[in-house]
Amino acid sequence: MSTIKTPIIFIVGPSGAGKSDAAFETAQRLGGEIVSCDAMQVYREVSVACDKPSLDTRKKIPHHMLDVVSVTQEFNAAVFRQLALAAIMEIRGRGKTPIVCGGSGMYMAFLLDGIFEVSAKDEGLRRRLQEEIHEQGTSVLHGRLAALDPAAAAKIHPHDAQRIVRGLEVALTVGRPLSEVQKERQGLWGQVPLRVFGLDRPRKELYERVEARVEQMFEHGLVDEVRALSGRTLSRTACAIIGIPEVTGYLKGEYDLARAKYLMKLNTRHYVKRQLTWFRRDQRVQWVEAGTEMPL
RNA sequence: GGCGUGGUAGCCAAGUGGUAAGGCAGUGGUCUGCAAAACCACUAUUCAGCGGUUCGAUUCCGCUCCACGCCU
Repeated sequence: MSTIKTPIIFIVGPSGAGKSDAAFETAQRLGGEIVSCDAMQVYREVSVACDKPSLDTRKKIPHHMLDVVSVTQEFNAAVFRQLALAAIMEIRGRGKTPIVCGGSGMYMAFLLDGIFEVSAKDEGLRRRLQEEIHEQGTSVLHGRLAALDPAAAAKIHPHDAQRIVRGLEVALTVGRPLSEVQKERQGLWGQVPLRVFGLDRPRKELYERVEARVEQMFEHGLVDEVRALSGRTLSRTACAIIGIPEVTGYLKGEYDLARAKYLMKLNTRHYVKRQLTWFRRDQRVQWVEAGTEMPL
């Protein structure tokens, strides 16, 4: 299958750096196709809030991993990995260059490093653990994890309910330490030729761009988009899209439009900051100042 | 002009004669099936300014400046 030497190009980085434009240009230059690496653009019914590429853009260059599920469905990094991997391989199979573009750090990591297959998500067990956390507190459950998998517990803060639950879920279903199981992963890194570019620009600029984009979203019908969702039961993951809770609060009359915008800008800035710490620590990322051409 | 109240970090704000709570913002970080999530850490040599009382003042007194309110 891989007699084709087409490298895979990754373009990652914080929101507002200009990844989409860079990916589009790169795709045109190399005759490539874009694979979105974004945890929220997968939702069919949301476009404005997650800054999805325009239909016009999508007509010119094929985009994958957009609109793959409904907002009523849960989504996660493992599902993403499976679908995105299939798309990447399919594109390479046709002799074209896959350009993976997006700001979801963990999704990128799952593609690059793989995951361990032994412990899938277990809804029932997870719900039970969450109840226990609610009743007994995080520290008690953290203690239980420490007994089952000391190495994993040592790395998880006793307040971090989310990770304690997952740690316990793995420990109880696999019966082997997470640290050991993690060695069995196999991802794209080291298997196929690929380059990882991180797009960056000064923090102040990033914040300015992202805040201007929030204003634009309102001009482009964000409120209507969110209103259209109001009758439906959104999955927990879809609820996290920046813009949905903020605008919903406004629609319910909890605060005014200015407040909704303020909250969206604030949450986006926080998000940008977290993206930066994620990508900064990955030594494989080759940083490129926004505006300059990809050093292919 | 007179009287009153108040001036504590970028913002909100507690506070005491004994050496500055907390929240927000900001910054740094963690991250392996919710990740646009969750979690952690750091952040005022200084309390409008100048004098005074005191062993010691952000806290008490005086004056100045500023803000707000009321009166004229």
